[in-house]
Amino acid sequence: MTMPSSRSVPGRSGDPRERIERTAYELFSRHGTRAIGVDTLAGRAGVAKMTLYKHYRSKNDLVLAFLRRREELWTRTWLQNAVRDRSRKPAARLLGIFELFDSWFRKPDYEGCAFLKVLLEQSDPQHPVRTAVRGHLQAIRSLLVELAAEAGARHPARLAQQWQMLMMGCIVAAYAGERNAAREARKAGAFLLRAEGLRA
Amino acid sequence: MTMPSSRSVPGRSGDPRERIERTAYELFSRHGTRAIGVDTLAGRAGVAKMTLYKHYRSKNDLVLAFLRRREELWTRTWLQNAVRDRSRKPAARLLGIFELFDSWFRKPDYEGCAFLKVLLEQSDPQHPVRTAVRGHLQAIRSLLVELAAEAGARHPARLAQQWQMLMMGCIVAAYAGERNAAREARKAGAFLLRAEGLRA
DNA sequence: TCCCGCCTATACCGACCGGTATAGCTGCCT
DNA sequence: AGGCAGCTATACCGGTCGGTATAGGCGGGA
Repeated sequence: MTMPSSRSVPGRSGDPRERIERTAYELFSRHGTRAIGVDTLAGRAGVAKMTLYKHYRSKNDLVLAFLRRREELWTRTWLQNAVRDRSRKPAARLLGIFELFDSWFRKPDYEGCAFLKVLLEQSDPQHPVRTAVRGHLQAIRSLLVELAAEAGARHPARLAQQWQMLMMGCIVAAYAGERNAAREARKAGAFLLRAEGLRA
Repeated sequence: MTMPSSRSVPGRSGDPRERIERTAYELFSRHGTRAIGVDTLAGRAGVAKMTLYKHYRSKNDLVLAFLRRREELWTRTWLQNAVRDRSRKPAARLLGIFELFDSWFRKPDYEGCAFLKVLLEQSDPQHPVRTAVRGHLQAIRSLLVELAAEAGARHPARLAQQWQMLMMGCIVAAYAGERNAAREARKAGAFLLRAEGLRA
């Protein structure tokens, strides 16, 4: 009589490594990486500290793994898919980002953007974590460039850069308590589209 | 024979309290508040730790004092004055913000916005530090509303909100290494002005 | 049945965290 | 001359930091 793949751990399911990553995702996303120690992390994951260091050489490696998971869950699964499902017209898809953000910002437990939190935590521009964040922001940019090109923008790269600034700006504004940030960003975005000769 | 007001401390000048605040400004601005401990701070300021706690009840109080100083030096002395000197036409003053940002971002030791750093460090929305940052962002907003109104915007509050999102977005983008962020933000801003029926 | 691989538990390391206690020095005011 | 206020230096507090060492438990495979 063997259970498929679960060690008798109350509540949490999955193998230890998965529990660690899931817990890191929750805690790092909300509080940043500086505020969460490895003891706290292992404790909340219901895992021995040594197990954590069996799977990751250092806390820094775990942070990098966390950022990869964030791209997988937030950028690819959430943002990318939701935007593609929301509309078939590329210009509307760009605007749809802010509609998606609007419901995101209104969640009572809205916790901001983990990429930006981790980015601002690191003062050394050469730090591997900050370098990694730059890469993840670039992945989002690529998605935006693609959408801008599909929409027929005259300067897809430029529109994508401006769009991303607007996205980051309203994410931060929402974190500062401005709950209608996404709606205003959407209006601003609509003007940018018109300037590119597009209409939603 | 009495010196005006200098205790024999090599290099650094000014009374201890001033030295503490100046050092806190430098270190907190660059590294954030979590990354800098009180021992480091007192050491760099050339001041005994006890002197620090004579002037501030806790590190938190010092952080709040730092934020006040940031508003005084960055918002009022730097941003506000530079924008008013740069042009006489309010619409051009709004755009001038991004011209100012452009040279700011290109400084080799560009360290981003302390308000945003400190804001994202705090996960508890009720924390006094996060509340204080909201107030300081509001001060910047007031300046923007004033400029938008002087420029004759149809909706000064809305334009100011969008403008501030653009400002924060390009500050973060520049921190991520996008050195031309201000120029692109300026272009986006120009479109927003046109949408409000204004021209620079 | 025995072993091995994975995990747990616990204790420890030196360093640093924010904050405090104590004692002594220095310079100005009267 | 005396005293007091402001500052310095040092040591200490309990707690947490990232990271390690050690010993033992438990389950699956041969």
